[in-house]
Amino acid sequence: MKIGLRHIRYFLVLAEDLNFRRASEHLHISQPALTRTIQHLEAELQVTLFDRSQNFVRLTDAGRAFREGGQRVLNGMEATIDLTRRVSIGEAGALRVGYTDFAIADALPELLKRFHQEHPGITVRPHHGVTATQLQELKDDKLDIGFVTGPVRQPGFQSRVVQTDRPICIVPEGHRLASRKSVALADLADEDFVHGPAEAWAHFYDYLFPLCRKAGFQPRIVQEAFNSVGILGLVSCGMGITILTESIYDFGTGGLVPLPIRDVADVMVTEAVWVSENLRLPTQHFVDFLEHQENS
Amino acid sequence: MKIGLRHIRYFLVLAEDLNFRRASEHLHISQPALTRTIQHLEAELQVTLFDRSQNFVRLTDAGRAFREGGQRVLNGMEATIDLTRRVSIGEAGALRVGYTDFAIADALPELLKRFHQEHPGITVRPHHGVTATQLQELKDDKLDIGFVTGPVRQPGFQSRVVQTDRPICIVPEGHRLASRKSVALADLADEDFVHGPAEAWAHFYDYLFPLCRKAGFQPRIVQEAFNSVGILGLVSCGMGITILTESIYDFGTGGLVPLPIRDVADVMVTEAVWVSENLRLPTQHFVDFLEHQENS
DNA sequence: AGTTTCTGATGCATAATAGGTATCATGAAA
DNA sequence: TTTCATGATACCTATTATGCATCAGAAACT
Repeated sequence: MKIGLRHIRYFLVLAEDLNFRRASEHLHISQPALTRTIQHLEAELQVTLFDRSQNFVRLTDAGRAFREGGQRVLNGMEATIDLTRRVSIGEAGALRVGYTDFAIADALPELLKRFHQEHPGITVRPHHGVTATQLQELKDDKLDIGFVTGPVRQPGFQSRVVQTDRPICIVPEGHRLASRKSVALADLADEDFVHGPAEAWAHFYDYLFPLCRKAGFQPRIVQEAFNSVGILGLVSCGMGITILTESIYDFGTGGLVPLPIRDVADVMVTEAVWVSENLRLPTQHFVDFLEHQENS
Repeated sequence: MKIGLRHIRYFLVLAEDLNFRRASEHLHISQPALTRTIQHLEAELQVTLFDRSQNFVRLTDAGRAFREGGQRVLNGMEATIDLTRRVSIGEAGALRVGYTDFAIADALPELLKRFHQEHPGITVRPHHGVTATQLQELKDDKLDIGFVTGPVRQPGFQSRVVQTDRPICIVPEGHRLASRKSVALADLADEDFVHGPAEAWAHFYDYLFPLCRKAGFQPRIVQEAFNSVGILGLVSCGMGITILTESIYDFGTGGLVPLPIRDVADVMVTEAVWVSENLRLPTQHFVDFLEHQENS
């Protein structure tokens, strides 16, 4: 014979009532059924849980220990069933969200905050990563939603623009352009540029380089930093200038001058991306959530 | 139908193997039995736990949630059974120990430390209280062992001496007796005394007053403090002198002078006390432990 | 003192549940 | 195509839980 949850349920009611007949009524079973269930439980444990006589029933020390543990087990069981059900209908669960420096600097925090308000049971797990990494992780089912530099037009993905940024030129204090109110892209043709590594920042370059080509030059990149914070650091050291977005610039630590670029109309888009099929429920909820964000 | 531990056990093995046949072999049941148990579990939860096809079986998100919770429930069950068994044989449990200021100041800490080494599963719960309180709590089964000022000779109790203290006289610095090396009891006949309230300290008075009477005086108590720390505080303020034990004096905060009393041979005993019958197992263990302490 | 009325325990028959064997349907590999 | 492995189903059996009737002992009332 094996101890089951039934034994615990019966035991706990009896431990409460300390009376076999009343407990059996609360359990909607007959008194002999309760008596024997408790006997089986005690036999299996090889422990006397109740001191009984015709006049009184009371817990032994071991019975008290079993009551505490049994209560915990039952609570845990109930919580597990509830959680499982809520996960199955998408009320609970985890959502793995990838983000770039550009996304985390602007739209993402507010978006995740609102999502959490609408779906408090879903835990958001943020994963930092550049666009290419995120797209691969989406394919490998390591990620549910990516926030990447767009536009993404690969088959198998769906996406939605969540953020648009105008590029700005960032120069160190004392730079020859630092006193300007704005610059034209062609003004930067002869400058040294600081940027991220080519592979990781490919999607940003896809946006930036065509603009420069139209302006008649190819940026000369003299320094590569690991991320946007590093880029800003190198710029403020006077290693060169860079082109980033306003939101990223806000993370700079000083010693920097932002310059609008007046002849660039194209914006850099950040998109939420997800794989087209077999969405997990939390992902589906997030996609639905994104849809009705268009009003705001 | 109700979910039982059986369902969880089967589920967890299947979640491990992800193969009905192999899992059924590990469980020493037939494959159809496992199939149906999982079906029942899913039906009861109204949740699909496994994606199945002829080629693969894999957990759903809900299945993963259930696996975590189920594992916790099973672990909790096992721990509960184990603890209950250990409580029933006295390997685990709680021991409610009462103590006086005199006991805690000397023998008790070392004694409890050794007891804990011999019975690591038993949790000692200390309760401070004067002798009379402890004896009442022992009767009411609020306490398992009391450490009280003896001798205790009431029926229904058993006791064992664990500590003997010689009384010392404590006077404030600058007192007329402060420069003595020792005093005789009769020297104190005309002093003001500071002591604890009569009801609570009855057992200490039972020891002290007869000694004074033999020396030809009745102590004049001018101040009552709540406990021994308070007594020492009032003495150091110059409110009077007191008679306590050396171990208690060590807790004083300074400004005090201890004086041996040279003509008192009787010691004040502190005893461990317990009720004579129906000892709980941890109590029995402690009593046995006390017995073989006599060597030390 | 006798009777009623509680208590928990037990014997026996029945109902509910779990399990085993044989077999089916389906998809992948040979 | 055949073979093999998978999980699902049908049918019967074994195990376990339950209810009913009843017992035995103690307490409370008459």
